[in-house]
Amino acid sequence: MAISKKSAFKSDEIMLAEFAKAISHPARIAILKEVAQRQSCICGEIVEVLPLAQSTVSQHLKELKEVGLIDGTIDGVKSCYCINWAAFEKISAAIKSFIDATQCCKDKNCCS
Amino acid sequence: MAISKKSAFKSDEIMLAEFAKAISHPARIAILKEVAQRQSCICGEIVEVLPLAQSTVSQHLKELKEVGLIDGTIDGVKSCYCINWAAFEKISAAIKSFIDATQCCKDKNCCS
DNA sequence: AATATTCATCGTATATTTGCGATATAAAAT
DNA sequence: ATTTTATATCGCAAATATACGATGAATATT
Repeated sequence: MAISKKSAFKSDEIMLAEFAKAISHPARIAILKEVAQRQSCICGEIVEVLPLAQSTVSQHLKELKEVGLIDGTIDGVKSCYCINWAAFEKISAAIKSFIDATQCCKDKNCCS
Repeated sequence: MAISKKSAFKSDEIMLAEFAKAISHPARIAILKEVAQRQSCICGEIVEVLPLAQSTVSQHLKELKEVGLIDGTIDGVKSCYCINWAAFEKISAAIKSFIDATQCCKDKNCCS
């Protein structure tokens, strides 16, 4: 791809794009759902639900962790993943604000 | 990646992931903003605003078109891109519903 | 008719993502 | 102490994404 031009954009656009990328794979959406719904959210149980190998799930979990959407604490042998609600809310606010800002234009006679 | 496992997931998760992928690049976010705000939304003007070559912008426009987020009509020499509001609303509703459904779990004692 | 303009598409290079098996690590169970 | 269990990480292969120049197609201008 030669050199990435992503950094040439506005920081809020970059941030939004990064979050969107985090949920741009059905596996990560499914993982977020599972982690949010479970009382105890252990990686192994997620693996059972998903049609993916354990190493692949672990990798998706890592990506979600890197964007800050989930926290993972190692609790003895098992690890416990949880939604980071502060990050989740920050990020969903950014998305909603993008959606709302775009929809504001709807009533203008753009391209009518 | 060997073979994509995406189709092994639920259709609403796939749909959401596809939209997220569509806005997972700052260039496409910037394009959506421009197209929404402009009265006349011609590709050339978008190219002037973005730090990308014309062919690259055209490619991003194509991707947005493929997910259905924008419509493009060829109008003589120039082409006119517009937000497909029906698709945009369907998609933003899906996102908001995902966010809200996830946040519902916030008060449960998941992982305390 | 020749040229210029606008945009799409093709080909190509490189980067990133996805997926998995194999292996590593570390605690728990035997 | 050895084995089992749960998870992370490494290394590889294949797929996709990103970016651009070159070229093509189609209309507008001269």
